[in-house]
Amino acid sequence: MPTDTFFRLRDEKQEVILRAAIREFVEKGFDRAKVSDIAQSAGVSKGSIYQYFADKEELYLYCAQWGIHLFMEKLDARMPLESQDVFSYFADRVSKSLVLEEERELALFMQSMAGEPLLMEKTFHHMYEKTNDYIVNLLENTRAKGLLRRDIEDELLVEYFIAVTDRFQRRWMARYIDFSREMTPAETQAMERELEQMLTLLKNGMGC
Amino acid sequence: MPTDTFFRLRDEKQEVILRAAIREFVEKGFDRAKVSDIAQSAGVSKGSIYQYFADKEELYLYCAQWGIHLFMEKLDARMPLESQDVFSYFADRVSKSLVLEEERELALFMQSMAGEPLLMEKTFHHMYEKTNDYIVNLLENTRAKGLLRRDIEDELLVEYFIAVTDRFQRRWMARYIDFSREMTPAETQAMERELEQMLTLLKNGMGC
Amino acid sequence: MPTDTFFRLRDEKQEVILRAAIREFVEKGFDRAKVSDIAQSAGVSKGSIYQYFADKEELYLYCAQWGIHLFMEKLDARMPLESQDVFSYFADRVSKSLVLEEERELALFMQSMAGEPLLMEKTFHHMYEKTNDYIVNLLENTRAKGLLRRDIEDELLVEYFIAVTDRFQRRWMARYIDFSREMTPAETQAMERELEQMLTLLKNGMGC
Amino acid sequence: MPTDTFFRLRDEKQEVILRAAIREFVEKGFDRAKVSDIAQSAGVSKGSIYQYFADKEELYLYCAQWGIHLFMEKLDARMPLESQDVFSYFADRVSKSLVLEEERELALFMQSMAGEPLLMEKTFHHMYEKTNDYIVNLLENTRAKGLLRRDIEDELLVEYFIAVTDRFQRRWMARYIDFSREMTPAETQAMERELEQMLTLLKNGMGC
DNA sequence: CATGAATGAGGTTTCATTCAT
DNA sequence: CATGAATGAAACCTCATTCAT
Repeated sequence: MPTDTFFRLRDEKQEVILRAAIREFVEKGFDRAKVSDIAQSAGVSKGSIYQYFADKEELYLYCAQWGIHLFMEKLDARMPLESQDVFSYFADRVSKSLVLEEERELALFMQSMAGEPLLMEKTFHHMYEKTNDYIVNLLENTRAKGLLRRDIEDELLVEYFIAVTDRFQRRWMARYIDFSREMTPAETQAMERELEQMLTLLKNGMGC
Repeated sequence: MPTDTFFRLRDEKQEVILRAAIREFVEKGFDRAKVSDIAQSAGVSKGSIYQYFADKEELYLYCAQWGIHLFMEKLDARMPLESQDVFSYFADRVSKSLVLEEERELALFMQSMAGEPLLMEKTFHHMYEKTNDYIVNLLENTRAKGLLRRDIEDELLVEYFIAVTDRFQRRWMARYIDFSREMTPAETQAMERELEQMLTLLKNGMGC
Repeated sequence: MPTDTFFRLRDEKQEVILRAAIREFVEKGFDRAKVSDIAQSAGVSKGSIYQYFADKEELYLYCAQWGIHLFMEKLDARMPLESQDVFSYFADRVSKSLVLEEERELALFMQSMAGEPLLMEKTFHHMYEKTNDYIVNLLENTRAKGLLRRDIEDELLVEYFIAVTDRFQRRWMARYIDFSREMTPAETQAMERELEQMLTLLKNGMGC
Repeated sequence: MPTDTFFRLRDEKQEVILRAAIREFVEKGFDRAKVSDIAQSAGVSKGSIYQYFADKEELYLYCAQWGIHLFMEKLDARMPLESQDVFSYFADRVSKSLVLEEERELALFMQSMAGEPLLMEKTFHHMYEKTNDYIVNLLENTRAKGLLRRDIEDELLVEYFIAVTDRFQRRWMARYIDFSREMTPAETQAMERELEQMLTLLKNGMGC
């Protein structure tokens, strides 16, 4: 947990620092990320970072927690959970909305967390709780609409769903990491065609 | 590429060194892996490692290349490609045979490679070429048996297949990272039940 | 170029560090000089040196630049250039004043630079520019006084002058490298006799 | 001193090894010269070098001794000492004959020795003895011809002479280190003009 | 509170030298 | 004798963390 000092900062300043850290962690990974670079790119001194966080690990962990929270919040704001089923969710979120737009960096960070096995254990709790709840809710909505097969355990359906959507997301994000550019219309079209096919695979597999 | 000196070593010694390196890389990741620990656990001196490899990165890269090669070789030996379709392959490989038995460490290494974005670029070529070829062959076999739908592009089917099988593999391997024990019969049974369900999902999705 | 951090240090501290480095470089040469010894003898930590300079080479190069600058400054302060001709310059500088007194170490460093062929290229520019300008000025003064032959190109006269004065300087400095003691009156006398003879040789060669 | 084993080698092999070492020492200096590179470029194993010489330093020292001996021998062969005076010697040797032709590498090595202060002490003896004897002889010849002033001590005349000839040699060799090419006629002409002027300066200084 | 200079543990890498074959 | 694999001491350099101002 950050120190009280950190929480007394103006919210925007907190955010500047956290985003600077996230950017660095995404680019270099935990070990190669330098506290001094984070400080510099956030426009504060290295010493200040250590007034806010006990060490680099705590900074990382809080970025994770904050990032997950923010991400889910944005998700909710955009598509109220109650009305969604897993398929419309996939169609909406993974592809079009968040991923390729303003929160691309956040999304990359959340993915990169899987690549830090030593920290995984400590971030897993937050991550898992938040996202699983979300997806479990989605499944319930879906089932309520009568769109979901009943002979397979929910836990497995979640695994299966995440596997496919994650892969899809990763696949498309990988192409736009470097470029801060937006997709061309042609690319958007290509993505949408793939998305539809993936949905078909998901539905025919999971649906009844 | 390793030096000539390395290739002149007895094959067993080469293997001891590479496996020691792989174990270290799996456990700690590239950055935290210590050359001195690798040397010690391989029973050679730190200096020797540097007679074989220009630096830690070259060692990692060669481990990747060697590991992929060996892994595919073992796969081939165990299940002749020609007779396999994607579903029987999944049933065989991912679950029962290699992964959870003698080459667990190798499999973990290959998965961990995805977590080293800075080295990915350099390992990707080998990895991709080898594994994709393999899976493309599997798809052809599967299609020849009339088990595969025709309205979806092969590239996507590969993605989809890898996504699901990978996730499954990871899920089960994660529980046995420490290698210290074998699965109990009860666990084996649980895994086999899950496997069946995953296969159902895959088939109903991809099959026709 | 050193970092900003270095330039923000008190001037005396900067000087302590540079002189410690110069002493080490003179004693051991670039390759054998140890950064840790420099740090210790400057009374700072090894890590600090690396906050000031990117690496040992940058430290060396800045020592060179700083040393040349300081040396020429002292020279100017002591004997205003305008009034000097090459012969009085030799009599003053090389022998009596700077060389064998407080800036002996600096002078040795400048000479030792010629023994680092790999770094020469990078120090040469500064060195050459500063010293050649100086000597060219001296020649002009000398010529204005009607003391210089006109049938030989200036460039060659400079070479010739430097060759002889350098050799003389080296010859006498070599005997006092260890700095531990001053010259005895007898030695001073011997040196002055030699100096006079050298001047005779120089004058007969260059003069008219 | 090399081991007996070394002296039992065929003379050509001895020479190959020594020249390989000399080339390496000239290029990189003592500290950066690698025994393994010397061995490789001589076409023998690293181990063999250590059968011939106790360590790198002994190798260097013997190169020095051998080089000086060979150099003087070639000098003698070319211009019998008895007939030479310092001026004709300068005209012949420094400029035209040895320096810029087959023994350029040897000459460079001898010059580079001055840049290794730690080894100087140990090579100085050989070097000094050989070359000084030579020059003292030259001076005597010169004086016998009535070409040399008598009011200056011989020791100083030697210093003076070496200073000028050395500088001249260095100046011209520096331009041809990299290129194994010969001088163009235009360059030869330029050099000869300079040589003449240097001789004038020398003669006016030393001559009577 | 903010700053940034100072620190030093810890890791990588080099290469002269040894020695078994 | 020749070879080249093995060794490890020694040096460079990095950067998280501390702390005086």
